[in-house]
Amino acid sequence: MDIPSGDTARKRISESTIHRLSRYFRTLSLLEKENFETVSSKELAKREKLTPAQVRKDLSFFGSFGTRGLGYPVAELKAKVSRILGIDRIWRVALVGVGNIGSAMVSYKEFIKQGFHIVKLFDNDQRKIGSNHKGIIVSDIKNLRTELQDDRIEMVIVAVPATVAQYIVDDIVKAEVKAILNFAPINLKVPSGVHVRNENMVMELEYLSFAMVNHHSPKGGGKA
Amino acid sequence: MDIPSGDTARKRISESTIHRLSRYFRTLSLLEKENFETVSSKELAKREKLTPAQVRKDLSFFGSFGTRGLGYPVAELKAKVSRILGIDRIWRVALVGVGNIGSAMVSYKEFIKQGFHIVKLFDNDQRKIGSNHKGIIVSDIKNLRTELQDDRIEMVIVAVPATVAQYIVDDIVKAEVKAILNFAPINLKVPSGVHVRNENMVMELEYLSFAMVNHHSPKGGGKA
DNA sequence: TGCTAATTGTGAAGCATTTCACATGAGTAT
DNA sequence: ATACTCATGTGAAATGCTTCACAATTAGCA
Ligand SMILES: NC(=O)c1ccc[n+]([C@@H]2O[C@H](COP(=O)([O-])OP(=O)(O)OC[C@H]3O[C@@H](n4cnc5c(N)ncnc54)[C@H](O)[C@@H]3O)[C@@H](O)[C@H]2O)c1
Ligand SMILES: NC(=O)c1ccc[n+]([C@@H]2O[C@H](COP(=O)([O-])OP(=O)(O)OC[C@H]3O[C@@H](n4cnc5c(N)ncnc54)[C@H](O)[C@@H]3O)[C@@H](O)[C@H]2O)c1
Repeated sequence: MDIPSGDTARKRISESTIHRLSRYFRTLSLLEKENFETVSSKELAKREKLTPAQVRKDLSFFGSFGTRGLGYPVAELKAKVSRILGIDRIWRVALVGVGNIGSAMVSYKEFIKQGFHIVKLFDNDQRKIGSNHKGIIVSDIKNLRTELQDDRIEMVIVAVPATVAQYIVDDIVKAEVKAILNFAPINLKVPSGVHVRNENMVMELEYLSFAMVNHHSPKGGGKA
Repeated sequence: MDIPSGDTARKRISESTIHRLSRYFRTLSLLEKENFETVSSKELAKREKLTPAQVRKDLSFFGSFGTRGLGYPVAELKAKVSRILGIDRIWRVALVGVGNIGSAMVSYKEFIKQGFHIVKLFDNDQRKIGSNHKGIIVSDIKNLRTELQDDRIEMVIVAVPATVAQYIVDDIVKAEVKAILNFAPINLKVPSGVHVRNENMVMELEYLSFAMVNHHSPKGGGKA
């Protein structure tokens, strides 16, 4: 779904296109640092190992940002893409489960850079509650729902054991949060309208395992 | 690519199919614990939010494992799927970069459970080299290439800063390792025959951001 | 001011993946 | 035995995604 320049006639945008937009954004940031004024679909494609047609088609879903004969203005396109992705703003993010992976995320600088600000932490471990992680005091999980609402949290990262993840998520949903990034290796149930993305490292290792055993190179050369 | 029962006539298997196999494997493990003897494509589909036809088609690429009228034998199918994925064995894995995310991975129990054994750690920080993490002594990055080879490492997890990731990967490639799980947010260059999977959490948050801004529900309901 | 070279934007073609629909086979009960 | 039910396995249809190919447009230059 999106707006091809005006405001009506939304198209359905594929998951792959959205992921490629993220990649374009990252590459455009680099190009900007390298002082490129413009970039062609050919150059962008080369850097991302895609076809120029793919790049142009992806962008064309959202409008026409280029100049024929010249290419795309780097800074401007970057701004447009960030607008499309919704990262031309700050997102207030909470994290539940300040364990191994949770602590790593709190220290992750790329999040802040891209406007994802982790502003609340939750845990149920008495030793962790009240402690300070990167300037944030860990809250008691008991207050999850009310604090998510009071602090107008828009996204939650779930990094608790799989056994409790669904309960936590039920509470997150009650707090009217509509976006969840989940690290627990389970299929979460959420009502429609709530977006869930799963980060599953075991699945990626299994993919590598399959590829090795089968001498496999899938179309597109795999996830980039 | 794979063997549909016999040995010749390999088909090209899509990335999505492989990922779904991982999910079937996880669900079959649960079904086994719940003492199911058999499972239908319908039940499997329900648990994974897929269509029964999708489940049957995925499995049919590799052979016919079910019984008409009955369904699939859980334990047997699980064994078959683990065979297909190549996880009916131990994989020797090394990890480079024992920092925030690297340390988290070393403690991650699911890896061992699925046969991915992290047996070597590397870093360039003098304070970390020689220290003990979960029973593994951190090696000096200087010895990366030789130690990877001497220890017959088959997969490497890369968890170093993006600025040095490519150099590290060049060395990993020289050590003839053919599978890399990369956490650095860059496009790694590797020769063909070397498999790379990227784990990029920022991209997943960006996807959520897009979904929120666009009130988006893509086909399939997103990544499960 | 018109010509050339470059590169976009986009229908249409070409592939790939998913879903449909049904013949087929296996178990069960009478 | 026979009939009945259930659920697989699979061609074929439908849908979705990527690539092609070219008209349209712009910058640069003579
Ligand atoms: N460690 C990894 O590298 C890794 C990688 C991928 C996925 N994961 C997944 O991430 C999740 C966390 O893994 P981890 O290794 O960080 O585990 P962990 O045990 O180190 O951390 C879990 C944290 O959650 C807290 N917790 C437990 N129950 C809670 C509850 N009811 N409410 C609030 N907090 C609660 C614990 O106190 C702990 O701080 C697991 O689901 C795991 O499968 C971990
Ligand atoms: N922290 C996160 O949650 C997170 C999430 C996703 C991706 N990442 C990515 O993972 C990578 C590591 O992130 P981090 O947060 O763990 O950083 P970190 O600084 O905590 O860890 C990096 C580790 O790599 C080591 N290192 C640096 N240069 C090295 C070299 N040349 N050879 C060997 N080791 C070297 C450092 O000593 C350190 O131990 C980064 O690329 C980051 O973008 C991090």
